[in-house]
Amino acid sequence: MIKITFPDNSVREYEKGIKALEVAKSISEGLARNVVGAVYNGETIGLQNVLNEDGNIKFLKFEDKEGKDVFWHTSSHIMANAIKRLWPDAKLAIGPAIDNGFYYDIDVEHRFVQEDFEKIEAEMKKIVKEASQLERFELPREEAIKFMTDAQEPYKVELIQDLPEDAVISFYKHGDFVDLCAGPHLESTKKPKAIKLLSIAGAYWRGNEKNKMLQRIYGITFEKAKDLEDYLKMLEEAKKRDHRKLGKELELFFMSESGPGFPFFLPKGVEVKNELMKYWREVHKKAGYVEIESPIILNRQLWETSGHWFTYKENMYTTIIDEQDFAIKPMNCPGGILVYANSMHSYKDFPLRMGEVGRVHRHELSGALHGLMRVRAFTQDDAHIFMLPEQIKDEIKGVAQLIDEMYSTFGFSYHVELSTRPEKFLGEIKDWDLAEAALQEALVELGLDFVINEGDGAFYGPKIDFHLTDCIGRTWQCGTIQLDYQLPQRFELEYIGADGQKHRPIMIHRVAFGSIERFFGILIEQYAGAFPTWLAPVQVKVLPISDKFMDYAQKVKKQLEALNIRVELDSRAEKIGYKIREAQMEKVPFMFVVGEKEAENNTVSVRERQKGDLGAMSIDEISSIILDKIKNRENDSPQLL
RNA sequence: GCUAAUGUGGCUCAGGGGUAGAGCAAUUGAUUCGUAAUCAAUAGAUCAGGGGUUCAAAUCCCCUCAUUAGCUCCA
Repeated sequence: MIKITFPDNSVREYEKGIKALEVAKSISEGLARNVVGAVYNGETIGLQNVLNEDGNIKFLKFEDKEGKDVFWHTSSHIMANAIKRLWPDAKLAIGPAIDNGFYYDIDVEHRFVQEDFEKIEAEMKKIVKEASQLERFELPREEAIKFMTDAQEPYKVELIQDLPEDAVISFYKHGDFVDLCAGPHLESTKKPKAIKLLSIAGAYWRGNEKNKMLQRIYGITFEKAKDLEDYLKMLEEAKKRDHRKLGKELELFFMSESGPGFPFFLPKGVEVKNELMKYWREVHKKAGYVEIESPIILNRQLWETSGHWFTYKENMYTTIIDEQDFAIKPMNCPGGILVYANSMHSYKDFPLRMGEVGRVHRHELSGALHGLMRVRAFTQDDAHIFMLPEQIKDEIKGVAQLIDEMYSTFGFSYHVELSTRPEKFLGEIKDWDLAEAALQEALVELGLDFVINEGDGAFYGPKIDFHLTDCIGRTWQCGTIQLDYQLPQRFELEYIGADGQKHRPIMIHRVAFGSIERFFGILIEQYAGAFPTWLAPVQVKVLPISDKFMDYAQKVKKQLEALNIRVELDSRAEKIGYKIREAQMEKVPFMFVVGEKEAENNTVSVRERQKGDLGAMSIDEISSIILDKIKNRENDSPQLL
């Protein structure tokens, strides 16, 4: 129910959903120009920000997320209030709600440490107890600036100054605290009773690294203590899936101080990677790709032609060979282009899909490194597609479909972003419009949901990004499809058209996994290390009851090996319970227990990692089940999110 | 790169100015066992690296490196 108070003090109630549109309509017709609040989920929230400055409806959505946003936004005000009480010289910057909680950026002499959290939390609890009403008021621009100047809030003054001329400048006040804010807010400070400050970090004012670094405090609040407890427990659980932890425990990969950002892969990790690449080649071959390889190190002249030497140099590892500058490739495109340019092409060959599994090196900032997700050397499952302008849409569709097919194989859900022309761009606007329309149409025709990132495209072309989520909800860009108008021109690429004349091809640059390393990291977290059988580094572990049955166990192992099943034999003189426990912790999909019974009947007692004991089966029977799972790449991980 | 925190045997962690401690793993021996931990013994660390303060530094201070959480950047 949405309760709207009208200027004549009459109150009308509306249903959620379709009725909300009526509310919107009455507001836009001026009936409720000065609406003060709406009730959502039993909580009164402000409605002012549903109006544009011109009185038109901008935003009217009554979903849970908004309820949470309001709750956490008010919480951020409470935190700022508490900090101002404890450190009166603190200057406030911005403090929004985020997906999981809220933060506030603060400029203050005092260096916050973890021990301060308790103090701040205690002060916040006092403010909650005070249960002050949140009151909204507006000020004309000049007065607002003066107000904030007097309050010694230089960041707020800057924010006001940057608002459009005709913007409504609103403030929210509760108790002894006032903040420049568009709202909306809770009615009172009494609700966020369960409070937890989570972390402290530096953040540049306005996100610009040239600006001063402020202190950002993250927190989360709930109405009930139980909800907070559950949330913290959930975070704790999520951390157990962390690919860095599992990578070590399951002996998949490791990082060494000898090569920060350069991962080492252990035999088991390589098994998984190889299986991924086998799948990749199969799918790409079917989709009409050819595969090439280009060198890791290429000379300066090439990188100058591509533009990287000037625009990307600080990220490139360079070296000198025979008194000439060379660079280790940070991207595969120039190499791929040399392959294209190596021979003449006809329009009849298009679209020409040229894949390359290429290892690239980029000198990322040390602080940006993150397990396998952000490394300095990684392998892109790259491809460059050369085509005619009229082939763009279908080709994009094909690639998006391919990526969707691949992600579905892993049971992943993902979200798609379409990034459009940035302020600085190369080429003609009409080409950009054409390309953006083609990208968008392709996505719409495929029925994929996507969000548009206005102006976030690369300077050489618009792009579609595919994002996957890690164990604690951070999203990572994996697949991407980028149109590139720049490189074909820089390298003067050509093809012979139907008219016998030379033309410039359209080029797209795309990756499906993105980076094999990052994808592997996501994979580990999504499966919590329990890979589906087809990917599992060890698919079957043979566990003899005692040494007496070692010969039979060996025989079973050989039989499985002959079928290309990845099998290990636990030949230690341990009890069966111990061996099972270990195999279980290694997340091996199948355990074959063999003892006297099995050796006599030529069977194995099958134990599946999730379902437990499946009873005795002949080796033929169980291996055909396993081979089927492998062949179909069945998604039998018990851990999928 | 920036802000903050952290760095102790292979792993997880305790200790926090008086010459290093646990559990797991490892090794050896015994046990030959029926579905998530058999028993015993042994070995393993100049406490990230370097410098300083001190009679004495893993512990306090400084620098460097790495890691973690963010920011910035990005696959």
